[in-house]
Amino acid sequence: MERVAIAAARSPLSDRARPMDQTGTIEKATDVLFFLHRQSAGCGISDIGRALDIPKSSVHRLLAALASRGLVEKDDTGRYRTGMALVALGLGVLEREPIVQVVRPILEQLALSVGETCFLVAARGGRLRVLEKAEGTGFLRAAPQVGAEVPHRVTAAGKLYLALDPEALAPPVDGHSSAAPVRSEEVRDGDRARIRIQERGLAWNRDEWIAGLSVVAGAVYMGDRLVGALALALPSPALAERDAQELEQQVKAAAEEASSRLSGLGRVPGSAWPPAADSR
Amino acid sequence: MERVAIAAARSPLSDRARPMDQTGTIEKATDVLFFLHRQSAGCGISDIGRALDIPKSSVHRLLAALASRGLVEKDDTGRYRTGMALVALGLGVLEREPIVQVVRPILEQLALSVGETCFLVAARGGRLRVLEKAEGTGFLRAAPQVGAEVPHRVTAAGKLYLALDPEALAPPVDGHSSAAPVRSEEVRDGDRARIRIQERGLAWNRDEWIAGLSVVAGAVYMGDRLVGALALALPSPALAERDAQELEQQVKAAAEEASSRLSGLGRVPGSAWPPAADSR
DNA sequence: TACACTGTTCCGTATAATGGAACGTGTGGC
DNA sequence: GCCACACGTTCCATTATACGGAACAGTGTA
Repeated sequence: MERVAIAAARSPLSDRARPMDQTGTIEKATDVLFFLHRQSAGCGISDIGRALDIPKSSVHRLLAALASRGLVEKDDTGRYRTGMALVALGLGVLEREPIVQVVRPILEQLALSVGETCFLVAARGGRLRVLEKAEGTGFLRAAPQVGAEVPHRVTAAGKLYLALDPEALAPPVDGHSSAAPVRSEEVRDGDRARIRIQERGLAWNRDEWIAGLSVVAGAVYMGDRLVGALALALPSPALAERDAQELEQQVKAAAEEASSRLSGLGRVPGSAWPPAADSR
Repeated sequence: MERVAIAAARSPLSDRARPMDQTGTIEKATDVLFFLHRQSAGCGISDIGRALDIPKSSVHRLLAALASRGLVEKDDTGRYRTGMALVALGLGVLEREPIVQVVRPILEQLALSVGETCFLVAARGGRLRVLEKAEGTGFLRAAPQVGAEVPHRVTAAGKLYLALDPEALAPPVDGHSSAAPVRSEEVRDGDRARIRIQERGLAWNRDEWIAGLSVVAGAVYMGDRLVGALALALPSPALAERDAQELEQQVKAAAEEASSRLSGLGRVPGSAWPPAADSR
């Protein structure tokens, strides 16, 4: 099954970890986890040690500790891979997101009716992340990875955020230099495009991030707060054969439906409330 | 949205971690992760310290290390919760499972046609885990948690495994006392039931694990190896109003379809192959 | 057979985690 | 309005804990 895999290039966090390698047991252990995550097949201790520049014995100890809690597992050939406990933890994070619960059925319906991949992107800690997806049916289709990070300037969701809630992107640490110096005509063009996005609540990205991939995203609000971008992705040639305006309308309608459902529930939905203080 | 939440009682690994608290940095860090996972809402440092009996300053350090890699996040109120990086890791584990890829569409179709929750259970490291689910449409419906563990003896999937591949359950560590002493008539009854399950490739569980919940599971094979149990769950009263034999037939057909698709592909499917040695 | 390669165990070393105390903050109560 | 309490955070001397080289045992290749 061939797919256009957007954001499949590399794990989003590996880059962040690269420049300043904090030396600590937990950091090393998580580096091992992410390394195993990147490997599509199981991995041996020596491989890990070489790749991460950690002695074999240390890798062995780290893996033993991680395995004792189910974060990694040994398959029958003795190779290590990421463990099922991570599934429970990861799915738990998603289930705790009200937006995902509300938007999931809308995504699925939209994907079904259009036949192309739909997904939800939201800002978390200054970064844009894919929170949920519903894949289309095409042989060639977008297949984003849930949990993956997407860039700001060259994606439909990113443009939406930059136009409607730039504060949500990259707020952590140093607040200085919120905008890099840009040429004056770029500013004017950028402003014009931004205003248009603000007016319509829609943003496009045609081949800007990935050649051959076009995306239109609609703003999802909770009350008056932007809480996500509902995006429809399709191969650019397929877009040429379709009515772009009608696609826009479908995305906009889906985003507005999501907004109205989200604004309906006061704060935290269903099973996630009340807090249910832990017994022990 | 009210649901019968099967296996929602507590995190499957918390129990395992309880009896013998290994003292180590990684173990402590993962304990913090699982504690945050159990909390439905964000959690403060002091809460965690009290619950896990760890000094505040240590908790602070652990959280800082985990947060540096995105495994935990601070929400806007300064409370900690499990982080998006876990989503990527957890989803990665699932995507790496050939069975999940193959069975997912079958689960969804079955759930759609029956209108009740379907899920896939498989043995991993001697334990039975929910690998994937497709929820039904009922107001009262089973809602298992993907990644959660289910018991052996009182579930349909467990009976299937005990009858067809008992070796897959609890092989680790001490191989002694593979069977606890049982009464003779229990043995005879057990044998009779087991033989029936072996013949039919189907197992039932009516109210044995959770009152009001009935499940029928069909065996999924890859070649001649049992690789999972495809289960259909519904409230017991709903079962009384339906044709149990027809449900059996649907589950059996779905399980056989899954088996045939799995046996079709030689070993590892699609994008997970070839291994693609990591660049760095 | 000898080799190169695994994963695993051992143990002396010193690094890195520890936890009590002190600091700065803000939320709720008298 | 103040006080009191609990919070998250920082600091630092102590030592428990993670470290990693070396030796071991099992496996498949030349």
